[in-house]
Amino acid sequence: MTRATRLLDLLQLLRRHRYPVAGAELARELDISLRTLYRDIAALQAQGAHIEGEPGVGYVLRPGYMLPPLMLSQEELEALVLGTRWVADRADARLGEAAHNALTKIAAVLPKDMSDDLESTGLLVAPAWPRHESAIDLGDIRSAIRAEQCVSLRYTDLKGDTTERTVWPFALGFFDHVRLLIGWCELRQDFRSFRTDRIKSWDLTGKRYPKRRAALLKAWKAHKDAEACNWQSQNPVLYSDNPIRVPPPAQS
Amino acid sequence: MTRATRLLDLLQLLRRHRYPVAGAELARELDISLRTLYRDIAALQAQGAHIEGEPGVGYVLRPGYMLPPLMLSQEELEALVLGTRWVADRADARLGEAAHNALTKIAAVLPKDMSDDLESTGLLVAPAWPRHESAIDLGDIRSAIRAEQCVSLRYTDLKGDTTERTVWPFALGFFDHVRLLIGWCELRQDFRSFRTDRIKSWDLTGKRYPKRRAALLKAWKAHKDAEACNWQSQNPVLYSDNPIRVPPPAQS
DNA sequence: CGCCTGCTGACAAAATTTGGCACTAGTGCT
DNA sequence: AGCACTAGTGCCAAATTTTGTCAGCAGGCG
Repeated sequence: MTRATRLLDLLQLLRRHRYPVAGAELARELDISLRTLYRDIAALQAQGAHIEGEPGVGYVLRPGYMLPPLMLSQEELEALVLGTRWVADRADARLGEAAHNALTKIAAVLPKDMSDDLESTGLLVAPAWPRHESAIDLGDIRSAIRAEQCVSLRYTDLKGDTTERTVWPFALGFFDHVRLLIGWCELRQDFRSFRTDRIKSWDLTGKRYPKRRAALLKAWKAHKDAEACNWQSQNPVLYSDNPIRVPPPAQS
Repeated sequence: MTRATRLLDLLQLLRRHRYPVAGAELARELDISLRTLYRDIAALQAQGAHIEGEPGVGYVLRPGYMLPPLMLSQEELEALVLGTRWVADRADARLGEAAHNALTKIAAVLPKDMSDDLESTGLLVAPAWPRHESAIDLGDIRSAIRAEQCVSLRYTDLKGDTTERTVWPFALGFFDHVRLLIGWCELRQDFRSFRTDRIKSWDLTGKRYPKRRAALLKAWKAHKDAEACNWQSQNPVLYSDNPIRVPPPAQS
């Protein structure tokens, strides 16, 4: 790779990380020596990029340096289309529509020859497996999450017991067969996941919960990691009970 | 002046002129030889700049090298984030990276307060199931699809027989455990799907296939519908042989 | 045709880029 | 204070890129 293109790549790399990145890591990603990386950073700074480097911390790109080109590559466009197709097929209807709308808006500001290929992108998503449908509207749940609102749930757990609890919802997990509402449960004083198809009903309490969504998300991830039963380990128990049978291929 | 900075200057120069400029003049302004200018132009084009040059006229930078400001709703942004997360986790690495890059580029042209929520979006994708990894680089396959290039495959089918065939690839299907390359097989004179993990090797033949990708895709869909064994019915035979065992949840 | 332009290939000289090494220095954690 | 981690600089020889020149091809236009 030539230096000229690498500088642009470096800029994009910095843009992508919203938190400080160590030079060593950037060097690894670009496949250059650390020494060269320092030189590249200096070159970008000399051209006006606002890159801040602190010893012991790493580099951050302060927003505002947009002179360099900013256009989606063919591959990036394909990636967006594929992601949108998945959302349209596997997430809830409202979100799927939102994904389509977003893509349309993006296409509208793209050069014509690029937006032409949107439809014919040859990347396909396997159709959804049969799913436990939720009785409730996930769009509203998402609104509650966004607004950091406490909700009260009437929930039937795996044993069939129905309880009513107040929950601070901060995430929604999309699995193959079910969706999980993840939140802090005031009843249990702990993080809990709720299968959306088992939520019988829910209400906004009107109260805002006293933490930031991002903080809860972070705490939850740390909690899961500590438990060694984390999101990454994808404990099947969370969603594989009551298995759904795969119907035979349609024959008509 | 170093070449890296000069390329940006050249871009800026082109942006300023709204009417065709002769290469000779650009070369004079940048104080380089004409030959070098041609090389610089080529370098920029290789990076995606839409510079048009016509003999007897000059160069024009077609608009579209920069993303104009864009407005997305909160929900649309969330949908894009969710889709990107899925692509990053479930598609191949290069595509995942492209998805991330696309998202940050879009975020860069969004109103500031909006792009802040990117990281903390509370929509999560279930982690990937164990997968049959492909030995081949799917990024290159995607390039071939994009360019409508014939490829020759060495493929080991489900029975273990290895064959060599020329295929017109037009789509890539992402399933939970496998990816399928979908194309027209010259050997069988029919549409065929190839599990990418069973493709031992492949080569570009250099030939372009005589149909449009979009047309093949459409014909294939119709064909599948007619067969009543279509994509929608997701015939498990296509990908569920040689099942992958789900590992027990990590316990350490 | 001549004249303007874009564009490519080859080649050798010139300039830049690169990686490794040694060294300084700031930050944060224990 | 000690330690681990990080940014940043100077130096140098080797590797690589960049550059100009020259030569030639192609396409539009008068």
